[in-house]
Amino acid sequence: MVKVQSIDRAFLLLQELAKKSGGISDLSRRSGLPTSTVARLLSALEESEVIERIDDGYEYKLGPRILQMASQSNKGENLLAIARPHMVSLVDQLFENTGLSISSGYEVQYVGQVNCANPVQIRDWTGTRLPMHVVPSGLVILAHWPKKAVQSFLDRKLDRYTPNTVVNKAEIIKRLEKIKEDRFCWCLEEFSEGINSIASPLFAENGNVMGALHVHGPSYRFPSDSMKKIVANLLVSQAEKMCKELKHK
Amino acid sequence: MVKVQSIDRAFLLLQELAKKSGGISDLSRRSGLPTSTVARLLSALEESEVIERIDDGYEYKLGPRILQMASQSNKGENLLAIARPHMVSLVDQLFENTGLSISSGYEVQYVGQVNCANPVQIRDWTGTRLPMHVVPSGLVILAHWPKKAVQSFLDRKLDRYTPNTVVNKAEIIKRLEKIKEDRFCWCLEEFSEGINSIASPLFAENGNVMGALHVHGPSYRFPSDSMKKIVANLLVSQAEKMCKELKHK
DNA sequence: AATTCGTTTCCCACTATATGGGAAGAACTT
DNA sequence: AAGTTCTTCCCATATAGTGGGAAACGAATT
Repeated sequence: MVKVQSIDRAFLLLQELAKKSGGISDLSRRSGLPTSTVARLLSALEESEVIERIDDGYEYKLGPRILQMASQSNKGENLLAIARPHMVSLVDQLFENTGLSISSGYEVQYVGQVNCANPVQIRDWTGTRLPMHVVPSGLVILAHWPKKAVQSFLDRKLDRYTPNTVVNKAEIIKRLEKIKEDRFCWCLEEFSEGINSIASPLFAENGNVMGALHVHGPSYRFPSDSMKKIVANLLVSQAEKMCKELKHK
Repeated sequence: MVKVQSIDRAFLLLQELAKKSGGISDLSRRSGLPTSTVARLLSALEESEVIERIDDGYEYKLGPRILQMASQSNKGENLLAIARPHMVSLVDQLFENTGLSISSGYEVQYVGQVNCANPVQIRDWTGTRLPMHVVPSGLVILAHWPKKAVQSFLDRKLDRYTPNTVVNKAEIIKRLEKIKEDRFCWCLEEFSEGINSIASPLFAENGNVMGALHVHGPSYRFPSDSMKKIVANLLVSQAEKMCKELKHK
């Protein structure tokens, strides 16, 4: 795989800017690149209208071009935009954080989250990527992949994240079958101790899984025994609603 | 302003990909760049996880990284996501297309649109940029700028788009005062003959205007005399609602 | 199976192009 | 007004990007 230095660096800077806006020397420190190089790259990015200055000053931030590209990236419709009301509704009903992830290679990428009011809550995972077998979002995606694809997923080293992580291949395959029927998957402290979560798949127009909606909370309170079934039902039906919306848009 | 060739070209390709996914030679034709160059650039972009292959094949599309950056571009909250339900609600009430734009320099950039069911409708402007004085979205933004900024905006050549376009500076200043009071602005065929539209401003947490919500339709039916006031009221109150949501998020 | 067409991928010599140190100039701070 | 911390500019250097062309690959056709 080929690299192009300036492009690599450009996106390194964009990534930094996504975290937090800043000036040239600030970004130079954060990224470890020489100031003059940062100055040139930022200037080029500004030229392309990907970033812009805050109040015409010396600080840069991501520009509208990013939003525009994002809004066109899924057949002109923005996944995040469609997802958000559904996520808000889930948070209102379940009082735990809700997230959105999409599949990317053999990993899930978290692209959005809506938080609950409770001061004790799971941190925002937006931007992180995780292997599919350690999170329910990943497992529900896998469950709807063709057998061959699943096979090649499993033909690699599967990392263990906690004592609960399932890394046994036969076990995973069996689990996936159940998930495909259920349309949801619980993971109890399989990715990180103290976190439980549940996910339900999202399908694109063509019928392929594209991502997942999930709800997660601290394991001491989520899910309470009495709520387990209710949570699953709510999540699944919300995800289904969202898919319908995705279809005729 | 400095340019960096590879970055320029990278975003040229991304822009093409945003329009439509495609393979190397396809993009080479569309962009006018040599195939080997396109291959290298795409490979670098893939490496940076900005684009990815469709079904592991030879076609590329924008990847999740774009979405992720977009979702973090406005203080971790996605403008499009918050806006969408409000836009949908307006469409449901007014039966005309609704759009979202943000300010960028001396121009407005259209970043989102929700369409009505009516077969006769305004085309999707998403992605285009227009000078502020020819569209109501731009005018409502200008109206909330500091005087000095407005002055330097006006100290440039103002293009006329239709016979109705207002390019007289004194006239514009007077108009802006009215708009600031009203919180909305109608433009009747000032940008394009056959299109009427109305916009209301959106404010960021710090109180600055960041963009606008607008509704537009074919001039033969929109706005009907009886609806003019109602439309304005609905739009303004929806925009205000959305601003509140933007604030405590 | 064999041929063709349209891909992508690889290679490599070339020099255009990005690089980064340092100086000069602008902005804030004290 | 002097000091500090920025951004911007310049320029010699060689690295890193470039693009032509060949090879490899895949799909489609006969």
